[in-house]
Amino acid sequence: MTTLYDVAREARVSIKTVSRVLNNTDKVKEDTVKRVKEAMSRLDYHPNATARNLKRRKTDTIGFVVPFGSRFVFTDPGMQEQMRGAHDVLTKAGYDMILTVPENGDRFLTDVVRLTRTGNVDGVILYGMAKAGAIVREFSRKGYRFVSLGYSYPHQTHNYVEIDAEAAGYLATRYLLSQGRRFIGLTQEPENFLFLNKVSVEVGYRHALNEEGLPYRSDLVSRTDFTVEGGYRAALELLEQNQKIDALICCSDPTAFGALRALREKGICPKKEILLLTGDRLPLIQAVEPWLGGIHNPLYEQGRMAAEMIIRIIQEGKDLPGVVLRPDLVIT
Amino acid sequence: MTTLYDVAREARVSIKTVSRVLNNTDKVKEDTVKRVKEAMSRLDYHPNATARNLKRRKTDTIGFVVPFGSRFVFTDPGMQEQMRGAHDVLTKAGYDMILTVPENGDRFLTDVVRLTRTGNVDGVILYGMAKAGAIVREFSRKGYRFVSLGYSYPHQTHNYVEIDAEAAGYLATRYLLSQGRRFIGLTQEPENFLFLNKVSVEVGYRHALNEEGLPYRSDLVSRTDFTVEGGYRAALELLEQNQKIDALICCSDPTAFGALRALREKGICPKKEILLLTGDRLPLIQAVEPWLGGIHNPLYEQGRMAAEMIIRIIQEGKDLPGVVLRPDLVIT
DNA sequence: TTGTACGCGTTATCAT
DNA sequence: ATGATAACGCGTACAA
Repeated sequence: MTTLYDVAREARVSIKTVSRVLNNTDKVKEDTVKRVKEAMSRLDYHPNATARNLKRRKTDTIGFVVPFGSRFVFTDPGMQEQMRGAHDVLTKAGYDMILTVPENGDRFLTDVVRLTRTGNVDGVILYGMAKAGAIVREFSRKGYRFVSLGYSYPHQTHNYVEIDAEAAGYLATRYLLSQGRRFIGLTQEPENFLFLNKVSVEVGYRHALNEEGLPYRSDLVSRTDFTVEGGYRAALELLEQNQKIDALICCSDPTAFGALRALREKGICPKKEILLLTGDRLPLIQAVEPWLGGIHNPLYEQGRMAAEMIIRIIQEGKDLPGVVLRPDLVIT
Repeated sequence: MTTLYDVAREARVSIKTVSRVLNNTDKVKEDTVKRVKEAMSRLDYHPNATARNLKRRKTDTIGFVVPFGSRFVFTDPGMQEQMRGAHDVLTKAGYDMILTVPENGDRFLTDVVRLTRTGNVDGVILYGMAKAGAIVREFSRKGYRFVSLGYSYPHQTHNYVEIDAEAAGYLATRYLLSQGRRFIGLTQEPENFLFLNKVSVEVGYRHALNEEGLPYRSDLVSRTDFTVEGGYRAALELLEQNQKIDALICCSDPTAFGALRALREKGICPKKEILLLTGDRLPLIQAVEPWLGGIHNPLYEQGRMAAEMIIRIIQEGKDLPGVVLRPDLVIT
């Protein structure tokens, strides 16, 4: 491996001068610059990032840590969109992204600690969830940098990017009511994805029903994970529980894929007898079922903004106020 | 930040002793170990990874670099499976994974160079493609460590994990022939995903037709990218080109999703009039269309083995012979 | 069993 | 405009 010293010797200057032309931080004579650059390319010199990191006390690397296990994370279109958003911003800003997908909440803590405390990364983006609460508060005390996707603890005011799930539920329900639907089914988010059930789609759903003077019926609401299989089961369950059901709001795209499968198996048209709305309306389901309307949750933007936020937090050295993104309804 | 020195002072030993209990490399008296460990937790000490990396001349980090852009990579189920396989192995082995998704072949080169030459990572997993050829040969000369997913240059004998696409084409075609189909459509892989068209599904497809004494008909073959939209267009094109078409082999799951959409729009049953086979049969399409048979390409295993291979290459300090995985046919 | 002293390859402070 | 030299925090040859 060739080092600064090799280049310095070759160019007959000091290592400081080489360092100067490398980071063009000070003025260096035109002529010297040329000699140094030639020496660098002659020796095929590449600066060592680790030594640089040690000296600068930063790594230009951000950790993206999400629990729930790789099977889910690498399969769920929503997670992918968040990762994609974060990746694009980080890459453009010159950061590397370390992706870590612990199998569960306990590993989550260990992994986050390992990445941050050892100085492996300058900061982390992590999923907002109760388990993260403790760690995140400690981070704030000790000055480790983080941004959470959603809330990590009650009354969190800083360092998060959230999507307004309540608005999503409200928008979807309002639309279905406006279409004359009166028995609107709802598949809810999985519990471990929520923090204290504060910002559930169900709240918006109830709100809209209320405005219309319609009662909330528990036999029209089912909880599911964000998987196709879960959506399938939830839809079958709701169909059985309430025969009058004439609309269905799905909490994610995979859920909608599952619900579609259930309806089709039963010979029910997902646009007529039951008016189906999907949950995130990301590229895949848009391409496969272009006719299907639903809530568009800006998951790409969430990842993007989380990345922008962590970068700013690192650069400015202080926490930043949280942000809430608005979903919108897309009807085709 | 607390360092070895702080701990050493607190425990009234030398830094070498602290280092010893940290990596438990030498014998240390029971009593001393305890004192040191207490000091560490009292001072909330966490060893600095960067300094450690600098001294050990490795980072325990692997780069996963795939061109084609984030829009594709974070959306395509096949890429996800490869990433998932690699992630699982790397994580378990104590490596971090840096994910980098350049927009195109040129950025690809820059990114790979940046990661490796600067010592940011101990090795890279990268997509096998013509563009990678030059870089990979240089790596071999200079001792940088890599594994490619597929071939990176002709006659590559080492450091790759490939899937036998020819076998996939052969298996699928044979099956369809055995079901009495005679006009079998094929959507081929996109050109930039192949290296010199050497191991295309088309080769196996031709082979199987040949065995049956059937002619190869170019109006039954269409090239497409790995997207839903591409599959949709390809299917429509083939339906138009050859009215007798009675089977269709898709080169990926998104392609199959697209083809399904096309068939359904035309009122054609994808099991009867046209016998459809999907391309990878990964978890998502399995869940959404469980009745749909196809080739199962072991993409998770490919990612897994690539990770295992790069780890061994690093540890053993020498290149390893390439591996070819076999796909298999799954009929439901 | 424990400690001293040096080196890893940079950046940065002070001179000149 | 340039250079000598000290850090950064850890591992380790060598000494005790």
